[in-house]
Amino acid sequence: MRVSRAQAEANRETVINVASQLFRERGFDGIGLKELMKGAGLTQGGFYKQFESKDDLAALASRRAMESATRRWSSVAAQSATPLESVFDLYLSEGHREDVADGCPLIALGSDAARQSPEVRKSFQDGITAYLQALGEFLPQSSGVDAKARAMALLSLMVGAVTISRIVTDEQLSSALLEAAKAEATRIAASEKAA
Amino acid sequence: MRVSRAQAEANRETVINVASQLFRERGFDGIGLKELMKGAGLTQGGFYKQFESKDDLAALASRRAMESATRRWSSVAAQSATPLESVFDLYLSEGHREDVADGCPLIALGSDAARQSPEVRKSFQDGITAYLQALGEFLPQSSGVDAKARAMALLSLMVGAVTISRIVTDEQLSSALLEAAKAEATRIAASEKAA
DNA sequence: ATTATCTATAGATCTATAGATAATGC
DNA sequence: ATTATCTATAGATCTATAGATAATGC
Repeated sequence: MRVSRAQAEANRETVINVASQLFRERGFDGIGLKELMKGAGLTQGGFYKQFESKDDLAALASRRAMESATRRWSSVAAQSATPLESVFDLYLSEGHREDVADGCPLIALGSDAARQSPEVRKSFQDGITAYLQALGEFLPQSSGVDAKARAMALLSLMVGAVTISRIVTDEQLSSALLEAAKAEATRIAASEKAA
Repeated sequence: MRVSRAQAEANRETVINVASQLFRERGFDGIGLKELMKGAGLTQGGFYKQFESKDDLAALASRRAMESATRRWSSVAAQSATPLESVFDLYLSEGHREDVADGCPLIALGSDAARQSPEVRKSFQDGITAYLQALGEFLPQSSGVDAKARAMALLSLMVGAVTISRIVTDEQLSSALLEAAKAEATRIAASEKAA
C-alpha cells in the first residue's frame, strides 16, 4: 500500500493536474473528491494526507491551470514573428472554445472563481497579472504609457468573447463573436497612442 | 394551507425572482431547493408542483435575470443624451462589480452557464441577443455594416472586464481594469468604419 | 518505526417523491 | 371535489475523519 516518497510526490502532482482539468470541465462544485482522486488512480481516503481541504486543492489546481495557460501563450508567441496575432488566433478560436479541459481557466471558471476563497482568487490573480504582462510586452511601443491599459482591455475582450461563445447554442453566432473579437483586438493592438 | 390560484401564481413568480438573485449570488450548484423555496417564504415540498426540475427553474430564473438586465440598459439609455456612455458607466462601474445579486447574469453565471442544459443556455442566448441589439442601436451610424461586429466586441469587452474585476483581490487592479475597459469601449464606439 | 494509501463511516447535504392537510372553487 | 402547500422521507451524494494495512526508510 505505501509507496516511496518520490512516488507520493508524483501522485500529489497528478492529483493537482487532473483536478486542474476536471474543475475546468465540471466547475468547482461539479466534481467530488472521490472522482478527483479516482482520476489520479487513487481513492478518496488518502486525500486529506495530501491536501488541507478541497479549497486547498482548488487553489493549487487553479494556479497550475493558469500557469499552463500563460506558458502556452509564451510558447506560441516565441515561435511567431507576430506574437500578438498568434495569441489572438490561438485564444479566439473554435478550437479553444471546444477545449474546456485544457483551455483558459478564466473562461472555464471565471464566474465561479469570483465566489471562491481568497487563496483561489489569488491563484487566478497571479495568472491574470502574467497574462497582462505578456500582452504588454507584445504590444507595439506606439501604445506608450497606455500599454498597461490596452493590455487590460485586450484581455477583457478576449475572455468575454470566448465566455459568451461557449454559452450561446447558435453555432453561427458563437463563431461570429470570436471573429468580431479578433478583428477588434487586432484594431486595438494596432491603434495609435490615445491623445 | 391551500391558497388561491392568483396567490399560487404570485408565489411561483416570487420563487423565480428570488432564484434569479440567489443563483447569481451563489451559482447554480451553490444553493439548494430548500433555501430557494425558503427565500420565497415556502417549503421545499411544494417545489415540484410549480416546476419540473431544478434545471427548469434555472432556465426561468436565468431568463428573468437577463430580462431585468436588458431592461435596465433601456431605462438608462432612454434617460440619457449619450446612451452608449451611460450604459458603459453603469456596467463598467464598481457599483455593478459589487452588486452580484442584481448585476448582469453573464458575469455572475457566465462560466456556469456554458455547462448548463440547452434550455438554460437559450435563456442566456436570448439575453445576449437583446444586449447586442441594444448596443447596435446605440452605436453611431458611422459604424455602418460593422455595427453588429462592433456590438459583439463591445459586449465581450464589458463582460470580460467586470468578470475579471470580480476575481482579483487587488482592489486597485480591479478598478484599473474597469477604467481601462471603459476607455477602450468609448474608443471603439467612436471609431470610424473599418476599411 | 514510520507513513502513503486503503476501506469504512459519520453527519450533513442534495434532488425528488409520497402522502397528509386545509383552504379554494365549483 | 380539487388542489396548493405542508411534513416526512428515500436514496444518492458530498466533505471530512478514523483506523487498518502494507510497504518504505532508518
